[in-house]
Amino acid sequence: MTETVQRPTLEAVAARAGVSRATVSRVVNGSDGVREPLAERVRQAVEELGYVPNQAARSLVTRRHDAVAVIVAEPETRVFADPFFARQLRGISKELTAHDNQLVLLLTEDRDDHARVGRYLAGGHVDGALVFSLHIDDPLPELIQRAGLPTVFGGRPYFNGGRGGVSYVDSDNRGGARDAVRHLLGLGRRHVAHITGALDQTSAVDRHDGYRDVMAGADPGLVAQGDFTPASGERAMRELLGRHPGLDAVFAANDLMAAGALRVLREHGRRVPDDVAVVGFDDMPPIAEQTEPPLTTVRQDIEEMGRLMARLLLRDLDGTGTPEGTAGARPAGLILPTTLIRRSSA
Amino acid sequence: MTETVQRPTLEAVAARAGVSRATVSRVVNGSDGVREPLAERVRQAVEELGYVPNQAARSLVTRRHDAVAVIVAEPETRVFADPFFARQLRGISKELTAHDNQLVLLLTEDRDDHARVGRYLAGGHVDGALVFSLHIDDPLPELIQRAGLPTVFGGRPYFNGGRGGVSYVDSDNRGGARDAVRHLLGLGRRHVAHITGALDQTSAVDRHDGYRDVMAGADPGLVAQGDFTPASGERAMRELLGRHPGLDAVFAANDLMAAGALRVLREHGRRVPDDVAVVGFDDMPPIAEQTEPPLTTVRQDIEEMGRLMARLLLRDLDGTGTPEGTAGARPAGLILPTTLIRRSSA
DNA sequence: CTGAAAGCGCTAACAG
DNA sequence: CTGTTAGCGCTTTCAG
Repeated sequence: MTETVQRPTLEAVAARAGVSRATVSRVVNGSDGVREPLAERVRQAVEELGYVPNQAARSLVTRRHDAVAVIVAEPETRVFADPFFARQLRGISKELTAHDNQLVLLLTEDRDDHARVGRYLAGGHVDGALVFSLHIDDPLPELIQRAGLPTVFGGRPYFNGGRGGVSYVDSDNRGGARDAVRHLLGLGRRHVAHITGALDQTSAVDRHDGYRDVMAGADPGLVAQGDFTPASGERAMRELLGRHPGLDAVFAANDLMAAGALRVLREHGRRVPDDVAVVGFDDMPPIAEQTEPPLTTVRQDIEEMGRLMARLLLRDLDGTGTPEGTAGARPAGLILPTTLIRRSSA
Repeated sequence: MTETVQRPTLEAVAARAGVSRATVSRVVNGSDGVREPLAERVRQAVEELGYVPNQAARSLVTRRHDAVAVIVAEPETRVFADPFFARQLRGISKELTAHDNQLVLLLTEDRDDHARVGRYLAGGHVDGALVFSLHIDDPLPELIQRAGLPTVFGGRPYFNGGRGGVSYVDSDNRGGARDAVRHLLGLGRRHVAHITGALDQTSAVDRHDGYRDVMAGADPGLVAQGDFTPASGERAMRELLGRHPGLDAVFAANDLMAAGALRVLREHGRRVPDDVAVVGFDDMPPIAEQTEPPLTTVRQDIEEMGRLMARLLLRDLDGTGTPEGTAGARPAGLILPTTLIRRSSA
């Protein structure tokens, strides 16, 4: 039987350097107050022994974990059909590792998982949580908030959490939608329709609001409801064409639906952008560039969003332990700008 | 200043239940050997106090973490352009949480990150690692393997790790490719071309090999090199058309490239599938169904792949601590079957 | 500025 | 079957 490799402990390093454990600890943790001759000797011993601190032991006393949970609720929808998730995660990961924090990923499937997540969060394994609250009726966000762990949401959550509100980072969905519609108007289009996303997500609601900001007073029949899937985009487009054969522009709440709309438009012999101009939202890499014609769309910097979420949380954690639940003192929502990307569809 | 909520300890539960800490520990950990009257009293105390064990303290003594690292090397390529990553992660997550293990995600960007990952792994924060080794020259896999942590790879790694080889899970890339080409042949096509993926990834190599298995002796000019991106698919298709104007079928190593090929074919006035039949690989959700015409492709069960990776690793970990490095005694590679999905392009 | 000592909360022998 | 007793490896007062 192979002898398990015994990892060196603080004790071992101390012995080798001829100092006490306390001194080694100080050097390892960068707390000043160890004079140069000694410090160097310790560093050498650490090097020679290949010493790596035992996190468990450290956490036990510091009550810090240098780890944050990333919780993604995914009722089988979008999340896994598109590459957003990965982008966001990358942004988060970069920021976290830059600050020596670990990323613990919690994916929730159904309601049963909520209990598990709640327990995990309450279990004090992580210092904070980053949460993607996708649906309006999702009980998870509130549940987490109540767990008393510093939390930052991705996307504006539906509830605002009382005192001071919750921290979140979101794209400027409303502003982006306004830009899209104005662009269409600027092209001289008069009958601009809108295909909404799933209205139980704030992103869809906000994009719809943006459309209405610009199209105040327009025929409500110019709006058809979708749910962010390509199929719903096709369905909505047919509906719209039925009600308003004369429409000359469509703003879809995401690229997937815009792609569906494009197909239906072609099917009905409408030329894009000549007869009908189309604008999407997201600038989803493999989609927007590959449609026929390539899609004009509203881009959001999804990776930056992740990065900011992490930064916000880390700042919260740094604050010498803001007594849990007092997070509201800080500016709560961070809204990232969007950019209109012009391709050929509008 | 809000008093930090003091989480109850084993001690507290013991006191409340009027038993010793050891007894509580036994009940909490499900080790039998506590008679019913007592056990129930303990459970109640746990409930009343809302006791949750402190993982750090537990790990300190058990040397177990019930956590595994998932390491994804992504030199800015595919990984984040497609939804695979998320799928795989979901499979892993499901299996892991079913066994009460946490998922620590490590994303590596460049070589600098390797050191960090190495340190983390050596730091003994996790019990094992799941690694996606994407590129042939990636030093990471070997580095990890040497860290002596039980490891399972996603996708056949390029090196085989010596004694007994490494554990990995992969799709039957070669078999899937053979099926694709045979399908084309079965359609009566005679001049079947192939667009390869990035040949520094084993998946691309294996698909290419599968093509050659069936097309042994075919004109090498029927093969054009791509790199899994849509642009490379277009380029390769042009090349192919230039060299072999008479080709009547194309097997592309992934759907993204197939989509690119489709566009070039249309541009050149070739009808699909009438003039040229096209088959892709992956069955990437938003792509394969949305192309014009919808793509016939080889599907791999990516989520299952993730699940199996986790299962394999967990089995390794359960083995009452297989002395690190002895993992080779087990069957090393697990190959998942693929399915040909027929749509309209072939 | 450095060392000694006291735990952090839990599990795992070992007794009883 | 249950309780007692040692630590796991580290940080952190508190003395010196």
